[in-house]
Amino acid sequence: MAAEGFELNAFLPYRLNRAAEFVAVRFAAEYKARYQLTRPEWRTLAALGSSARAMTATEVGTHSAMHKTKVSRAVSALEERRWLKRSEDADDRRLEHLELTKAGRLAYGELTDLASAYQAQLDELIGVGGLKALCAGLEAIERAIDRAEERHPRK
Amino acid sequence: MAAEGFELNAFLPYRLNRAAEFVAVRFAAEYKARYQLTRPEWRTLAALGSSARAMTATEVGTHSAMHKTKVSRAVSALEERRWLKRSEDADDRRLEHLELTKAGRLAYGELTDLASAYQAQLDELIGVGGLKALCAGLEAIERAIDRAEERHPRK
DNA sequence: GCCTATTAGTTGCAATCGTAACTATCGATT
DNA sequence: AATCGATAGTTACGATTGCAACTAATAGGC
Repeated sequence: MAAEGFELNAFLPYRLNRAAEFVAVRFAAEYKARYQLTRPEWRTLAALGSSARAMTATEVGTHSAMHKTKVSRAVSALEERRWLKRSEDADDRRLEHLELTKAGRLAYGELTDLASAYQAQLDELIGVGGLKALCAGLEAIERAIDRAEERHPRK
Repeated sequence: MAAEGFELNAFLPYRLNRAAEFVAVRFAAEYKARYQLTRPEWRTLAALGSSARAMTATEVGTHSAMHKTKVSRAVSALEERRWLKRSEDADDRRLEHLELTKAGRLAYGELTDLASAYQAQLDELIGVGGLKALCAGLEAIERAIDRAEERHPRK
């Protein structure tokens, strides 16, 4: 019955969540104060801004691990700000291709400046060794996610 | 201006959140279906169950990186289930010491069995190498968090 | 001993979220 | 070409959240 040897500190969901929440909260406070951006909005902007080509809402959701309703509302909000434009696919009219406008790319540039500065703080806090290990580990998870995504495409 | 070289894939908050969300969602579905537990409730139960001694609500919040109102409501819910009992501190009556009841420890035992099984799946998915790296990286972050916590005690 | 600042925890309320149901479209089968 | 199932995205609505304000208690001047 009770797994006596269970170590919460070795349980990834708990640990990852704690770490993610910790680093996210402070950064969120920054862009919220300066741009009135919500977290899903920033994450959507980031996904689109970092992509060389237009993405669909579903792709944004997969890339950022956000629920599709979150993405949908974030897209609407960004569109109202005129940071993003939609265009429908010629072949499949269910799809919409999402792209940043000029204003959107400008905002993304400013936000990434903030992000870089924040990342630099984190780098210093965590140290080079830890950071390297973390990146390697995250890459392993990301590969695993991609593989899992392929097989069990999620709801 | 725009940090042209910005790599979203090297930006910790985004990456960690994505990974955390991915691994958390599936596990949450399990304990939600079987125990009608919410995420904050499971996290609070986990924090208390893994601790050798009683904790205060604030400590639970720090340990799990949850907002204090989340903790407060989770504690109430667990108390109503009689999985947790509060006792006030003799010296400082603002504090309440939180402990699992016998029923709570039993539930924790069952939940950790689920957790172990899930962790085993993750282990396999991620691979030994990735897992080791991830743990090392998370440890580095956790140390950094503790240090930061000491200096800037958070709201 | 008082006044003020701080801390632990709770709660009202507006904002946000996720589930489920919905619309619209496409693909496959017959 | 009609039907069925699957997929992209939206939305209504109840549940959950977080901010700000609150109560209660402690701690630190003075």
